[in-house]
Amino acid sequence: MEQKKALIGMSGGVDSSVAAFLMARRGFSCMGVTMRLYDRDTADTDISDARSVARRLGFSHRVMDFREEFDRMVISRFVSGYEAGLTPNPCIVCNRCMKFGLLLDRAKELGCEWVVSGHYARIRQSENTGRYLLYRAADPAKDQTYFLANLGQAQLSHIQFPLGDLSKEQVRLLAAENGFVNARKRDSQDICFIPDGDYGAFLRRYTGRDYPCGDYLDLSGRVVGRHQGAVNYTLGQRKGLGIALGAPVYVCRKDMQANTVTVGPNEVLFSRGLRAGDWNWYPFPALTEPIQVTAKTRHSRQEAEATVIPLEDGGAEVLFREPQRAITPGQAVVLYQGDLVVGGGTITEALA
RNA sequence: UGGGAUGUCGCCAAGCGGUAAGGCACCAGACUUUGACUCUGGCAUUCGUAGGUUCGAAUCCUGCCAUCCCAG
Repeated sequence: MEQKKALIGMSGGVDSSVAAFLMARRGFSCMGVTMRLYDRDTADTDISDARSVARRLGFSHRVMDFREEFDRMVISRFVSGYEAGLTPNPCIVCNRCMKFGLLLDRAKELGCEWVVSGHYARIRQSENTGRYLLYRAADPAKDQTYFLANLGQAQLSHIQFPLGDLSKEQVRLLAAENGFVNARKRDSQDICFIPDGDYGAFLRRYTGRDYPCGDYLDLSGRVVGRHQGAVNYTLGQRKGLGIALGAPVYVCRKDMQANTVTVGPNEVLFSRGLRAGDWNWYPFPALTEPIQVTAKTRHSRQEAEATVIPLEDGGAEVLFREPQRAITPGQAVVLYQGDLVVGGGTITEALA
């Protein structure tokens, strides 16, 4: 039988390195690819780390330059999202368009059946429907399904996540056992193309625009201070507002037209539901009737019980049993039934 | 210019003779492959200022300065 070929997306980190190791051990013919997505200082280190691991495992490694595409599909969307008053989630777009979009296309061109990454999630094919289903990772602390809820069947059917059954400890152990240079490398975090975490400064640099200061309003519309540009704030944010009103206040509303940011107490941030679009469903092609799920509106938080109701326009409403805090347009809502990822969408509005 | 009031950390604010609470903000960590939330830690040798009384004052007395209010 011919050996199946797999393209391993290697970031230079531990996870993708161990994913590569596992695929090689399973007998796949592997090739490592590091995507060059944007200009940064550590690019050379990451590439050489990935190359070192690939060499150690005995397969080829190459770099693919996707800077132009990454800029167009991820960064510019991120920027325009913020300018439109949303709080975009670039990681989800990157997974859909880059890692399992562009890279998957290249894999096929190179004769690879599989694209492999170091994500913590599991894929299984349904015996009943034949559909490819996404499941939570075995290690709940590392589960990354929130960022993977927008992959279509055509994508999922060619993806392998070898780390889905492992814990982070096991992964690091495997990396150490194999003498990988990055066995102790720090986990990635923050938006990759904004290493210092200052996305406001990034927006200014990227667009060359100045986002003018404006008024902070309280819930009654009174001016209570000056903000540094509405683009710098997201719903539910407390830190960095720079105003002392005696009690903590959080961003409750943004009006990009008026350039105002409304602040108020934590309690007013809760809403019973949301409306979302741009849906992707795993167990079925489209939602046709209400379903019970657990849902989360942000990563690293326990999901909450909810009912999902399909809308005429292809969108859906998610109604929570308990009100949820700071539901934010632009962010993803991801639905679960047990360990199964039912689907995910992009929040368009919070319902009162 | 008369009369009154107030001046304690960036903001608010305890203290009322015994050697500077607290909240907010801010900073630093932790958490986190998004933005956030959260958690932990830090944050006035000094109380508008200059003197005085006292063993000892932010707290009492006096001058000055500043701000606010009412009269003009």
